[in-house]
Amino acid sequence: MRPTTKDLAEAAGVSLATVDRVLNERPNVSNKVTLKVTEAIERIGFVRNPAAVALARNKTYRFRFVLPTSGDQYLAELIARVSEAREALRADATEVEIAQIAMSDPHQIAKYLTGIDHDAMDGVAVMAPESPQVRDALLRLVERGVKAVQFLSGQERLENADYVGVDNFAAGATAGKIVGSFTGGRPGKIMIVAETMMALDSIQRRLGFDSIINARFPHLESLPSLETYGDEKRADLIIQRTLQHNPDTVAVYVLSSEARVPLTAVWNTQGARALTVVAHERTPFSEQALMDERIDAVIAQDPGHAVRSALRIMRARSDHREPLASQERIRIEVLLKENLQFE
Amino acid sequence: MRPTTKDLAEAAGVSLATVDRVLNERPNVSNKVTLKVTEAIERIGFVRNPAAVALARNKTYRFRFVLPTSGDQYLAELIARVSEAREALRADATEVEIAQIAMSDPHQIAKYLTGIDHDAMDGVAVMAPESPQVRDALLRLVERGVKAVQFLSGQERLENADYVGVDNFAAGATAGKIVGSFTGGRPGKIMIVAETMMALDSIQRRLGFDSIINARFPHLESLPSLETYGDEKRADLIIQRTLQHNPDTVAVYVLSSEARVPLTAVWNTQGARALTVVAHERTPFSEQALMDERIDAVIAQDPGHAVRSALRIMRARSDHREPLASQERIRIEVLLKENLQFE
DNA sequence: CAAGTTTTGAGGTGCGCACCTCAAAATTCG
DNA sequence: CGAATTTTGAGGTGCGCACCTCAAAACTTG
Repeated sequence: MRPTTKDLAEAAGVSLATVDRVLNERPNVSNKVTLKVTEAIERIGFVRNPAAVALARNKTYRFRFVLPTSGDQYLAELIARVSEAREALRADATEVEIAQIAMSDPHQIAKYLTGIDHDAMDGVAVMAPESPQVRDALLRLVERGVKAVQFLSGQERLENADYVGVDNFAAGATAGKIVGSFTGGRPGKIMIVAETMMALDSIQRRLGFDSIINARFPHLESLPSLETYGDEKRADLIIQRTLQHNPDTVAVYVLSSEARVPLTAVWNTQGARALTVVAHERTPFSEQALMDERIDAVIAQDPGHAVRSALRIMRARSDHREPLASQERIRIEVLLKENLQFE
Repeated sequence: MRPTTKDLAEAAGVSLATVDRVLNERPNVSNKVTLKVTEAIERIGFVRNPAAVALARNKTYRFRFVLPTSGDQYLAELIARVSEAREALRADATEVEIAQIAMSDPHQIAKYLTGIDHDAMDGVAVMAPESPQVRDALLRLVERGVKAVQFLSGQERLENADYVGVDNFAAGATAGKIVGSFTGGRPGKIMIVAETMMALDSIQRRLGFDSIINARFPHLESLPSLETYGDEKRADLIIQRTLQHNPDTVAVYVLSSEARVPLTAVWNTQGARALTVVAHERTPFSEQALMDERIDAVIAQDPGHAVRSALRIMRARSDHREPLASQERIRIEVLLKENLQFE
């Protein structure tokens, strides 16, 4: 039979009240007794029954995902995964909320974060672009006891917050390796498109991409990054112009999670000319394009995994436990037509 | 406040005893009352508190992984992940065991499975080669109430057991796509090596591989599968002979999870000649070879994920819950030097 | 309608722990 | 040394549910 607190008290030669004091780090316990108890814990292999703890504490956890409003398909997928997790966690006395706020103004984001009632919130997962204001606001939240997760976002990593997401330099490098390998030694140019190069993640991906192209595929040349600013007309224009100026373009790499606009522009001007195309994130659009062989590879980070990982981390931190690192690493996935799996 | 069984009883206009009968599917409840209760559950949004259930039931779950004895590095990794999970689940009243048995004789495996005490076991995850005896033994286990998972193995899928692992045809196809794309249009032969082609998973990978090579890369020719039978001497011999007979070999595809023996043989005879090399499973060996750029890509299924998935499934089945399919899909990972991540 | 059967209710116990109170014992300090 | 302070123990309550018993009520059936 598994030892209970009662067994532990007996083994340590102390009372249940003292065991309780040690286990829950209550004040007024002598070092001597603390030692006796911790020693007994080791000796008899006592492990707290989490079910009993949860029941006795009768606490409900409250976590919130702070996401952008302006939505590409990846964001929609993300929200769907959060909703899924919300349902699944309802049973476990865990409330999961989604807040969508405009990400254009850093002050706005900071203000929102500052306004969060830290007594009613156990953890927040924030997906927001890098800015000092946001960083400060997040730090203040952490100081007030709210567990924070930097979520899939191009922010500078904070010391006292967890990060969920991939290494974007490595993701870019992976894209570079794929582009270089798939073009089969043909020399030429690579067109690189982003929504904006203001985001840290885009910059890191570009750096990773270039590092591989330069080192391993010197016969390829990465063109300067084109920025669409999410504007369809603008995208059409600059992409068309770039392709015409560079008839020896052999590949396209889309840095941002929204690939529809730039790639539609490419296909409109390009016709059926063979281009190696690599994009980021699995969305209905990229899925379809992979199936149609109009995209060769997608570099992805699984949103479902990311959401669950963020929740597990916030939960662990709330319980003063260490999250299991090996489980929380988000993989850089390489999706081809062949290993796309549906359900 | 979250509704309890008491609230539910009140809302349904029945007693707590009746609520208990409905919730736990005890006999002697009229349809009328069952309906009243289920309706009330919907109406007030009642959700059982799993912590309270676990505490009241005070049940310990017992799951066992049945794995092969003869061990390549992937098996070692798998065992490490099971041990990790065992520690993590100790708190949750879940005992995880590992049994290693010789997989050479199907009767032996079947006998072992049949010998499992079905009263003391809630679920088994079996990694064993295909055979009618094993299939029968597994079915009988299931009939006796033990939840079964076909674990990373080349068995024919059973109706009343869950499967954890990748689609091996797709995995082979993915390997084919990588080989075809990475060889850059050079015509030539592909050497294919397996430990044995008796295993269903090897066959399926080969079929998937060929389907892509034939359809998309007709300038490449897949050679007949070489079988090492795990014998180093034999591997050296047949691989050396094959390479000499086929000087136009441009790629090597290792079907089995143990790639060390065949690839060492290849490198010994081949010297520094440029070959595209694709293997399966992430192991210390394949990791190192990826870093050294002696392997170009590894097709992998994450053993940690597989183990946790099997455990979640067995746990869900034991509780008569449906596992969350989207979370349990094992991905076919494509690992390159660039997206290897350590921790 | 009586005797049997099925269905429902009332009530209790215990799972393992957190959290609380009050008193007794041990220690510290002036 | 006595008084103030800290440490320890004893004991109780409740978290939400499963599981049990016994009796009462509601249906069947011949």
